[in-house]
Amino acid sequence: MSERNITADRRTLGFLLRQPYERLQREVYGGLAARGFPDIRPAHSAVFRHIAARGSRLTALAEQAGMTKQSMAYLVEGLAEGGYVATAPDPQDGRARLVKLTARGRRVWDALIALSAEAEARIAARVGPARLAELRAILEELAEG
Amino acid sequence: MSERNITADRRTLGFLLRQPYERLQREVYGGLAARGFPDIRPAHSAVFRHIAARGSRLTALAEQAGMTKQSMAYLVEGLAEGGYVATAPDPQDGRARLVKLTARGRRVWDALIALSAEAEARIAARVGPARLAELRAILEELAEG
DNA sequence: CGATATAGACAGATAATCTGTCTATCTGTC
DNA sequence: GACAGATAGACAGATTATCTGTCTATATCG
Repeated sequence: MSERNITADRRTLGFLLRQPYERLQREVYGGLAARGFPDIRPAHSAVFRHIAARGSRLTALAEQAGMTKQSMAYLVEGLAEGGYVATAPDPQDGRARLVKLTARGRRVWDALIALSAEAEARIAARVGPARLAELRAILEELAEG
Repeated sequence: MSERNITADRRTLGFLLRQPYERLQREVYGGLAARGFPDIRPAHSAVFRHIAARGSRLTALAEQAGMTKQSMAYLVEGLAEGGYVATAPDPQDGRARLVKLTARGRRVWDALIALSAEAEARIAARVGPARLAELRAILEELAEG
């Protein structure tokens, strides 16, 4: 390895992807804390991203987020304690409970969208909207393959 | 929020960045496991990325990785148990110890570089080298600002 | 020499995941 | 209608990756 380290010649793509990702997260979840939701953490996005307006089953949320039911149950439990979601029995299936956003949860959902858009607008301001659109296009392309 | 969820209209940039990042990580650390290093986890990259050939201080590694000394000590401890790094007193400073890659650690370092390059080559094969270069360029630009 | 800063070890906490096991409930087949 | 097997999700416990706070040893500066 001589005198070099991994990042000396050329940063790995993983490194380059992680940096803006973590910055976005800091901005969005910092903003959420500033808006009065300090107990919402990045992991909770797994819930907010997929939850349906009528309520979602724990199992469905876990599957959509690509994690175990147990892990999702842990996240939902935290959100329920904070009053962001409430669970109710599923009238269609006695085994299941439906997890649904409360009014407070919907405010977080709105804030998440607004803060994401703001963070993205800041990037557009820095590198130009064309450059950002290009980035989006390549990442969408990558997501498909 | 009507019938939609966050990802319905337009995926957040954070979501788009996370996907390829996690895929890369799976590929690289899966490949590392296949090459006989199953105990090297993504978090260990914080050590491999910055460690100097002559050895690095724990404090320096922690600072470069942007984490606490305690967290870095935990990572280094795991690597030392696996025989990837060894620590020795710093002759220049009696308080300090130098963390250095062993021969086995250098093999991991080499594998990390090779696997990262391979993963990147697979992306180039999928979207074209020009597209990948564009992605890199935008991400480098983002990293500066 | 003494004050202060630094290196890093130790103790303990927390977040975010996992596996494994268990009960309740549903559904399809005989 | 009963029973077998699948599914929903709760409970127990473990692991990984981080943190804060405190402590000792050593260095350095005035």
